Formats: sequence, structure tokens, C-alpha cells
Amino acid sequence: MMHAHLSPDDCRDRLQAVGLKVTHQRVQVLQELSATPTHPTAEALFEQLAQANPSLSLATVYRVLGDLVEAGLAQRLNDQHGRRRFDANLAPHHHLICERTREIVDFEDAELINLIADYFRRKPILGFTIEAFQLNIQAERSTGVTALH
Amino acid sequence: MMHAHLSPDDCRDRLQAVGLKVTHQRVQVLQELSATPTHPTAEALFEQLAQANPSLSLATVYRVLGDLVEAGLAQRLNDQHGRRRFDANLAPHHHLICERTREIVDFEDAELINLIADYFRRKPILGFTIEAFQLNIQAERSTGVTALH
DNA sequence: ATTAATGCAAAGGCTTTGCATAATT
DNA sequence: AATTATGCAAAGCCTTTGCATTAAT
Repeated sequence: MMHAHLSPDDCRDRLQAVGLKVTHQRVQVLQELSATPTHPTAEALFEQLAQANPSLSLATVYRVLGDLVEAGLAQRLNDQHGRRRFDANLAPHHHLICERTREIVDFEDAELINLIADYFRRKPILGFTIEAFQLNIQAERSTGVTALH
Repeated sequence: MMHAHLSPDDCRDRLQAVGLKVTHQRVQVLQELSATPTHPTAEALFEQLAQANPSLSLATVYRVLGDLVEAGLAQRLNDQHGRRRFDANLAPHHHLICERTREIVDFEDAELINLIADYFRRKPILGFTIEAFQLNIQAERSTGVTALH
């Protein structure tokens, strides 16, 4: 479930389901995004795709990503350097951030999330209604150890 | 401790302590930042100060804020819209974010933070060394109820 | 007097947009 | 055939930077 690796046909189906015209560019951007777990920037996706599609334009990647977000097929987030990043994982979730490599990978741990949610249920914040929360974990990749995902 | 409302003299002392020349602009930016709990942008600070200092330049506000961050007198953060915001609260801390008003206010709750830190101590994340974590809480201001801070 | 900070304007990233062309339904 | 997306280039927004002037030590 974490990064779904959609097939081209999956992508076409999803685009159609939300009423977006099924173009090559949209299929490819959605597919590449679903296959990239590191929350890429538009530029990163563009570079990954440009090799196979020399005529692809960065503006199109930005526009397609905007369309996907608007249609609910992707999420947008801002990293610590102010750059926009994208994520095909639609569920609200948390992030592990490596400052050194600037990677952002999903972090899902139901136990921890429940722990926090329960805490807020017990101790609400006066004057606010909590709608969601997001935990960003600054971490350094340990060397020589199997990584997550 | 949360937003310290530094006096002009406090500001001068702190600037001197870190080896920054004590200029009007730096004193004013630091003072205004310390008095603004909502994590203002450079532009917001500029507008708050420009009335009293018509000759002040936005570039100077950006530069002073950068100096303060470098000197460890302020923190920089990026909001969800990709804009840079500043905070005179130096302690690592957490944020309550109102999407509607775009406010960001500090959230400090030792019990919750310990709960999370303890959890990570019990269940480390394979392949990563955790350096810090930050909890962002999306919340809506409740009407008619006393707000935090 | 020396050294560094300011203000202005210009340049710099990253992202969005206008418009003619090309592709989808 | 009608409508919408694409590519290109140009504009936009926020932030940083170069340089002559002004201020702090």
C-alpha cells in the first residue's frame, strides 16, 4: 500500500475515473510518481521522464501534478527547503526526513499514531479543534543497515 | 518563555553576545520577532516595522533574519505554502497550525513529547538514527473559547 | 579610521500562465 | 469536429545579492 507502483493501465483507469483526459504525459507522470517513494519534486520527475520522452516539458509536469492533486490522485507537500514535493500516497501519513540526502520517506506506524491520537482525546487543546497531525522525524540513514521501505 | 518579548536592551545584549554589530535595524527586527508569536514572514515583520521606520528595506529584514538564524538567535521554518517564517523561540518545539487563518503558534507539552520520545526509545526505526521530531497539528480555532498562549 | 551593515535595484530560484499547436474524446 | 492538453517562452512570486552609501566600532 505504501508506494503502489501503478501500472500504465491502473493510471489510465484512475485518470478516467476522476474525469481527466488520458494523455501520455499524465499516465507517465502518475506512474512515475507512484513508483518513486521519495516524494519527488516536479523537476526530479521531469528528469526521470525526460530521457524516455525528450519532448516532455517541465511546465507540463507541473501542470499535470497540479491536476492530479486537484483530482485527489496525489498530495502536495512542502519540504524544509521550501520546495514543493508530491506524493501518490493519499492516506494521511507521516514522514521520515533525512537532512543529509534530503530524502523524505513515508513513515507509517499505527501504534504510534494511535498513541498520539489517544493523547489528544484525553487532553484536548483548549481553544482548538484538532483536525489532523503530522509527525516529521528528522533522521540520519544509518550506514550498513537495511533501510526501511 | 514561549514568546519572550525582549526589551530593546535585551536585544542589544543578545546581539552583542553573539558578536553581531548592534544596529537599529537588528534591534528592531529581533524585538518585533520576539513580540510576534505567530511565526511571521519577513514581509510581515517588514510591514509591522515600516510604519515606524519608513527607510527600512525589506532586503534588510531578510538579511537581518538570516543573520539572526546563523547566530542562533532565531529559527527558520517553512510553512505549508512554501513561505519562509521565523521564530525567536529557540527551543525545539511543535506547532499548532490553523489552515484557515494561516497562523502558526507554538505548542509545548512535555508529557506528549516524552510519550513520543519514549516510544522511539522502545521501538527504534530500523536503518535510521532519529535526531529530532516535530509534530505539526492542523487545528481550527474554536469560536468563543479562550485561545491558547 | 576601519570595518561592516544598509538601501536600492537588479538578479535568482522555483513555479505558474498565455498562447499557438497538437492530441484526445 | 470540438474540446482540452501540451510545449515554449514569458511572467510572477518570494528571496537573495552586488554595489555604492551610511553607520557602528
